[in-house]
Amino acid sequence: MAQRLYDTRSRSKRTLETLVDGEVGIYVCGITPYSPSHIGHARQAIAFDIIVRWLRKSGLKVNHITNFTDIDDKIISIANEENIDFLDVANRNIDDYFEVMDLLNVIPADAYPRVTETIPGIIDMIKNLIDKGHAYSSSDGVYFEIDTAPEKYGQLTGQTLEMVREGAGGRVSETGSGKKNHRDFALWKIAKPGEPYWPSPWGNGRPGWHIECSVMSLQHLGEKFDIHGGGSDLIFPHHEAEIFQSECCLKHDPVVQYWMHNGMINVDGEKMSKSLGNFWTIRDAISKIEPLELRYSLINAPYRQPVEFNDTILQDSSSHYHKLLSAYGEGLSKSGKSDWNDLDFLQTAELNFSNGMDDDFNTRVAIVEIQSVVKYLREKLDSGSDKEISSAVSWLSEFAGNVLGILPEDEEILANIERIEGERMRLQDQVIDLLSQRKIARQNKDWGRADLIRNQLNEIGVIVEDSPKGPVWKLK
RNA sequence: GCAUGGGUGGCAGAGUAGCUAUGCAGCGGACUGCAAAUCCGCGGACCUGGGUGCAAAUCCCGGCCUGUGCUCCA
Repeated sequence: MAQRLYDTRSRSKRTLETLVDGEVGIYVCGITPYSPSHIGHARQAIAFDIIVRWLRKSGLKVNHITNFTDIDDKIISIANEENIDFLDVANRNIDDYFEVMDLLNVIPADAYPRVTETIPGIIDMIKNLIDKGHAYSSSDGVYFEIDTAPEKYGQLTGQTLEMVREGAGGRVSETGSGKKNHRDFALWKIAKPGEPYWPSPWGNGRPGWHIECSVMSLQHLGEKFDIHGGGSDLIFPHHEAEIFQSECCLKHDPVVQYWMHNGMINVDGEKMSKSLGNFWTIRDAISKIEPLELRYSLINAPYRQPVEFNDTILQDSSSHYHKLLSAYGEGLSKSGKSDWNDLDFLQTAELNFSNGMDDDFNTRVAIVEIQSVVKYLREKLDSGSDKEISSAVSWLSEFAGNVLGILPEDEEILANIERIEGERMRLQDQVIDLLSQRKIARQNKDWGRADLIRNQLNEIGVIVEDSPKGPVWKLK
């Protein structure tokens, strides 16, 4: 089955046909590092991480670029408040980003270009746009003139320039800037006193918000490239602006073949935002749950849908995540791994999984298959062969582990099991002694004493479960 | 107002024409002194009004509700 993906521009699912056979270039708008990363960043990074993993698994050579917009008004304002250099603000948040993304098992992009390292290219593109008559210089900066390319308006949002003009009313005069038209947007902003700046033909200043992505995608992926991704809140104005800049500069239409946008995170039905106070940083979240549980919960809905984030959701994903992990760990330590291709059940599961992922990366469908294989594995752990167990483990390792990225490394899982085993050995004599005392109490129907002993065991970290075959104990 | 998504069981959330979604929660059962774990089973949904079809949650039209964007935002 061919890969299909939803393209924002055409508002439909399209079959992926790459510009170069067997290769795909993907540029994903990254963060503006003015604060520690929040779970919206995590959702985006994880969504595109899985998209990239799947494209690679499908045999494509993927070149994945994600940028940092490491200079902007908020960064400057925070730097001023703290009386430090703006780059210190950006760098500490970028460091934070890399740390949490690593915890979330996000495979790094192939390159992370930054605005502050792209200034010459940005100046070149602005010059080019001025030369071609699409931009003009004014008292406070350089602006892109939208009226020079009205046909490019609204390609992603569906709005036409006329609609916006009508809605704009008399606001043009209220802009108070050197813009000719209020819809024009800044390519270069002249620095105010105290602001960081780079020299340019138009005066000392810094890039406008949108131009950097046009330049960095050009530098890393070329004049035309396959996929451009980002959060759905970037569709307007950021990605619309990129279309103006790139297409007017490069004279290709389209520059971007497919636009992909991930949905936002909702908390109690509303978009997560600082102003509403329903804001979670990634570190907030992973102080309460494990990073991979968070990852799991963020792919519970397909990437384009808004995803709910609340305690119930977390409990739900936490529950299944631990079922997955314990079945996998048990199977791995018991039987290892082996090829699954000769087992019909697992072949069917693979087919369903792949069909789901090929259909616009539907991780929800993929998770249903994971759940069904976990169920299968648990059944086989009870009454199956080594071959069936190792095959199921192998299957999960590939699809839950390598593709969805929701399993820790095998070494880590085995080390953890070993650690628990060690702990069991240490407690063994004590536990056996207490359990035999409890057995006697139970035989005498002295439930009070039996429960007392169970509580004692609980205090040393041991949970007793009375199975039909006798008591089973495990560590908390 | 304009644009663009969405309205599925207690919750989350697939599914775009005919076949049990799935998970969590709930209920019943096995097991059990109780608890826990595991397993088995059960119930319960397709916003509303029309239309097309042998057949619609699924397609078409209207209505209502709702998210998001139209300013910085993943």
